[in-house]
Amino acid sequence: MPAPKTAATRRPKPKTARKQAAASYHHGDLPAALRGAAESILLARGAADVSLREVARAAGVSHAAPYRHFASREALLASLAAAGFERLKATLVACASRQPRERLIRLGEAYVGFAIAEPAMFRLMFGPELAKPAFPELKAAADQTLAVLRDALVALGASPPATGEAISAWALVHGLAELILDDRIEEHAGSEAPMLTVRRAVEIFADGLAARVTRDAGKSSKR
Amino acid sequence: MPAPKTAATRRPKPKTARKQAAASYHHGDLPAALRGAAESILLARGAADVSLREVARAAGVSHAAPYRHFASREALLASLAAAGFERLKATLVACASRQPRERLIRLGEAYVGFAIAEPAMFRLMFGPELAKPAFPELKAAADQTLAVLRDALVALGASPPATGEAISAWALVHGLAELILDDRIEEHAGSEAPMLTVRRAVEIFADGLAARVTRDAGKSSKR
DNA sequence: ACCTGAACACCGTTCAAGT
DNA sequence: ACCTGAACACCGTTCAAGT
Repeated sequence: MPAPKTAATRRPKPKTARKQAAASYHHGDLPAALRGAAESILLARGAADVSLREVARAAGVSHAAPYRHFASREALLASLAAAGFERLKATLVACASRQPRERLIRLGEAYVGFAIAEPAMFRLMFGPELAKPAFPELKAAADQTLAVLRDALVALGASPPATGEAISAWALVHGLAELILDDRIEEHAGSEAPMLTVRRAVEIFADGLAARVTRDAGKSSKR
Repeated sequence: MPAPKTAATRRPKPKTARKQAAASYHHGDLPAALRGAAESILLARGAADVSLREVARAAGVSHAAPYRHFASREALLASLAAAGFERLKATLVACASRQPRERLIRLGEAYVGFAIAEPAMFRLMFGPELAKPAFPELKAAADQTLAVLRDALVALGASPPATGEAISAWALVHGLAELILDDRIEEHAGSEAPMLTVRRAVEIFADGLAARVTRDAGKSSKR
């Protein structure tokens, strides 16, 4: 007796949307149900534990059914990652501040905060489990992250398009997020909260950028 | 007919060490043979494709034999990652320069260079496939990376122990390495070589650190 | 002490067949 | 149009049994 285990675990929308999609997904939204089941496994146990067969069981369909809607296990995960990028972008866009320097710090904190709030999702979005060249949507979504950072850096005085500076700033906060998720910071930072480490790191970077801007301005006005 | 495929692919040490370990590993070094087979699959096809059964086939033993020497598939991968950290550490320690600033840049380039030279290994070392809390040796190895960077930063004028600065510098170069491996830099940096991006990023960071050092010195001397 | 063979409980993916 | 069931070729891990 194999026992379906998780099959009876989820019962969403107990009252809404029950035209004729009661016990069969024949007219229900199977793609959404599969994404939902996959995401709940992702958040609870990580990307490696998301199997198409378990997802199908959780959605109450046969293990072959997902292939009507997703080309592969990887395609389903890519669909989750794309949604994750959307959420990350929304979080970053919402970071406003009158002082450009403070805005950059807030952006860094928001980026790292997203990674801390959803570590499995963050790792899926940036980790090696997804062969990203096959999913151009993911690259496009990541580019929007870069665009937000670039705007913030131009506001800080970097000369447009400021792509190099934006990449560096992105690398800094991305690296901080990775190191924090790997628990490589708390041990070393003493009792200092991770977000304070982020703030200090971005401050150093902003100072360096300011020094560069001042120097370039001096150079161009003296010559 | 399943065909052993990779079983006949590798034939190392054709002349040395053939006391009595010719066709049977009974007296050979099976752990080393397993590590070797696993590493060659890792480099060629990534960590996800390293299966214990294929590794066993490549080493010419039954699929249960590896369990005499490694507790699990993950333990074998952790053993590879530990070796990778050793190589990374050796690379960093070899980065010397009379100017502290140039040394920090060299360290960053070496770190990113390691990631570019061995992307699958780098991702294994820092990615989510290994549950690192279970392998303290990996954390210890990573700490040595931090120690090298901290020394370089103290030489640059950061006040000892300079842990916060070291973490920030680590995050910066680590993030650059990750973004480069994900091809998120070449598209944006134009024709600029990745290493030039690294140099510029570390320069900005070093400038910010210098500004901070100067400011702190001024504050303590004026009060 | 070290390795094998069979067994168990899983996978991803494909495909004919059902409704 | 959408889903099922059986099938194929794999996995990791365990364990009695062999030498």
